[in-house]
Amino acid sequence: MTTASSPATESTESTASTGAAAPAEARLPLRERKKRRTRQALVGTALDLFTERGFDGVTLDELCDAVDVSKRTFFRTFTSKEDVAMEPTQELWTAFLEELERRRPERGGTLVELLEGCLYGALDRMTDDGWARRVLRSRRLAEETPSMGAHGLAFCDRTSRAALDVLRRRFRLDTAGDPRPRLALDVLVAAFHWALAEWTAQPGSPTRAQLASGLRAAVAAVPDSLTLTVTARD
Amino acid sequence: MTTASSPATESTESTASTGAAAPAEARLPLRERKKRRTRQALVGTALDLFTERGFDGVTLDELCDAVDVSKRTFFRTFTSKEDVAMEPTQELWTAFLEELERRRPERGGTLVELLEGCLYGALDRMTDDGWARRVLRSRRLAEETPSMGAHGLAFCDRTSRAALDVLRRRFRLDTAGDPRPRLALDVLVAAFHWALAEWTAQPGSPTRAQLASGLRAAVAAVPDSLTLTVTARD
DNA sequence: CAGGCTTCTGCCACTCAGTGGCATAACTGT
DNA sequence: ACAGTTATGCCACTGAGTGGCAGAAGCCTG
Repeated sequence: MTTASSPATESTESTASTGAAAPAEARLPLRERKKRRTRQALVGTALDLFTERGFDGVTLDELCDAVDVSKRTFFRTFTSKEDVAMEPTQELWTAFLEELERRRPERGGTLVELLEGCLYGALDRMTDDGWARRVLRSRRLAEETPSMGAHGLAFCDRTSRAALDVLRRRFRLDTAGDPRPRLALDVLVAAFHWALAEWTAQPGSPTRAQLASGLRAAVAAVPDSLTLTVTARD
Repeated sequence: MTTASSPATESTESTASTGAAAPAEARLPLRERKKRRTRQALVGTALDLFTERGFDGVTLDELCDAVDVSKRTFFRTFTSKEDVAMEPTQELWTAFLEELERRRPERGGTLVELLEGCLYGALDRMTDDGWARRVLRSRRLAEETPSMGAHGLAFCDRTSRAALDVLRRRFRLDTAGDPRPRLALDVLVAAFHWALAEWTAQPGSPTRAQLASGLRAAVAAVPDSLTLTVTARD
């Protein structure tokens, strides 16, 4: 009852809800629109409740009847309890894959640059107003909830594999015998994770631009990280 | 009944069981030895059963009474069903952390070299005869079982954080504001994952040495992976 | 080696995530 | 408005993981 909200009445950050607001998705069949609404209501309310009482402090049943949806329906929309809370990040990586599918590389550009570019492109596409806030809450939850962290990493891994597939298909890269494409991708992911962690730790409400520049900095630091020397304390 | 085995009678690859075989762990209090035996029996039988019928095809209850142990005891030994099947890898990374705690770096050596060295050191310590086979089965399971994959990645992430802590403590590295240590570590992990995947895919019974040389090759490929260029197919 | 002390184990009951099946309601196109 | 499709709700069920308590097993003194 606390954070209650029917699929129609969104919980926190809705998609400018009423009127003829939504630009592209407006003319979708009613069924689809409903599905989206429930989906968003679930994500929003889930983040609300989880942030308030912790991931483990909220049962699916509670979430479901806060949104007024049956548990069965929940599992037709998301694959797990973790899944709903990780949606914001997944949105980004899905966009990344689409970007990767479209972009043409600069002549003579490196693979890392290409991938990096795709990620910036994806970031630019997260136009939805509440996205930053959603990611923020999602990440903070992930940091304090092992099972969410694990789910996030697994998703990340799946996405990487998908990306490698695209690289093989579109750019004729050998992703089976040659470790380099995979390494390049993992490096980018590592840099992104670093940037994301920094960004999440920041107080206030960070912006997408800040995240992008953090990523830029991290990627720039990669070559240096390979030659960094160490001396024992002793 | 199939793969049955009491904690005393190991299932597959035991620790040269009887006699005065075990060198260091011999003089442990009986209680500890028993615990170890149950632990190993659980891992062995779990890998047997999971390999045979799939991770999801075996319930914990089945596993538990194959080893003749109560479910309650299982959960005092391992944190989850996934955990027991990932034990072999965890053994390696635990050794890695210990290695990292001990080693002194070469003068002027790079961080990556240090970390790499620790990993070889850890690998060398996996003297237990059946280790390679256990890892192999564990990895193959992980590849076909999402929840195991996720668990493995999460463990890997925790280990990385622990390693960063050591780096900060022992080598006065700034692991908070500077992305480079984390990046170096992630690069090593990425290389290792590649090597492990190759190694796992190989037919027959690969050896630790092969894994080590795969890792060496992957690490060597890193600088190249950063400068790899791409051209669109078109 | 008897005794109490500590620690591990087994059992039981319970919560909660996730699934399958089926009847029903809600949208779809014509 | 009607038939056909598709989402939804409900119900019962499996299986992972936990808490609590009683009793057994290893441990450590004298």
